[in-house]
Amino acid sequence: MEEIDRRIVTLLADDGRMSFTDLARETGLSVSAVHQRVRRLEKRGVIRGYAALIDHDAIGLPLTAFVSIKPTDPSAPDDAPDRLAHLTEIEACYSVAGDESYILKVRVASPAALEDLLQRIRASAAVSTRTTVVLSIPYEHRPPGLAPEEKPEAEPA
Amino acid sequence: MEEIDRRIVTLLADDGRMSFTDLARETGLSVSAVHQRVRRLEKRGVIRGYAALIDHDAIGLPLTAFVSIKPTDPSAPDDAPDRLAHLTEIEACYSVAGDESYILKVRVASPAALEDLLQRIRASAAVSTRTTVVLSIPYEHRPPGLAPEEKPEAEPA
DNA sequence: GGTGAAACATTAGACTC
DNA sequence: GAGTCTAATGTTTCACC
Repeated sequence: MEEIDRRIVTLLADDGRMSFTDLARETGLSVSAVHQRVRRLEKRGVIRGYAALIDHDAIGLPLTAFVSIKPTDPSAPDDAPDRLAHLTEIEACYSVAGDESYILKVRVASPAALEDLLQRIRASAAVSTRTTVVLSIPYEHRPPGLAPEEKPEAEPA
Repeated sequence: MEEIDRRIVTLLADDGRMSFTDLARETGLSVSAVHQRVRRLEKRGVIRGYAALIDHDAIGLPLTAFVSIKPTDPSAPDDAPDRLAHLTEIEACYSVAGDESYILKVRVASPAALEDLLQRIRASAAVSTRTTVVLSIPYEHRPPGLAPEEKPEAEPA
């Protein structure tokens, strides 16, 4: 991916509703050239989608936590992500190296709701949990700082 | 916040570029009524912004990790988030309860880049680090599942 | 708050270089 | 790939409930 695509991605990561007109001005391309590139980036999966960033306090989910999970039976097949997917409080699921197998990021209304969620996680996926409560969020969702150049592989001539 | 606003927030959290026309159809309101509500939600900070969701593999930052940090001198003033803000590899910073004081979510190009970043984190904020490498991401950025009703406080008549 | 309609801006696609 | 052109859509504002 080259310079201009990278610039487009950076701009959209920061403002997902930026118009093609503005993107064109920022990149020095014509509107339709930008339009074409954005569609291509979407099709290739570089841009996976667009989201509004929501204030979780305002929608009644003020409590964020990280829940690390470990299977109670390490020899059982590990399909925890599938088994947990129906729990809408889980915003993200990361498979990790280390003592535990996954880290979940969850958003709930209250400590009581967290307790209830933890029980549903343990029951759904046959796992033990270790929970780290988030006290405040200095920042989140910062756009990727893309380096000016990345040559992951040289093209053999 | 009531029913229709909640629906608008849910729809935009899932597709940040949905048009007002589509939002109007989904909510049963007129286009201008929806427009007004979205502007109000933005102004009140319920919608904090819009972002394109990027495939980090595609932009050359395939390695994600969680870095827990702890001050080397617990009596020093804690301004780690400010001191680390210039490091663009840090996507998010959470203040947490527990043994460590913050969890950082970082995205880098390679193990070598991670090693380098950890050194810069330690040097910038006078902290020790504990790093958990992410192996894969079953899911991430799922939209908040908003309950049909939330009455955080009853209105005294 | 809500509506409908007019003025304006953006987007999508066909076509050319 | 990028540019221009144009028809179709989408956005914004405003006067009126």
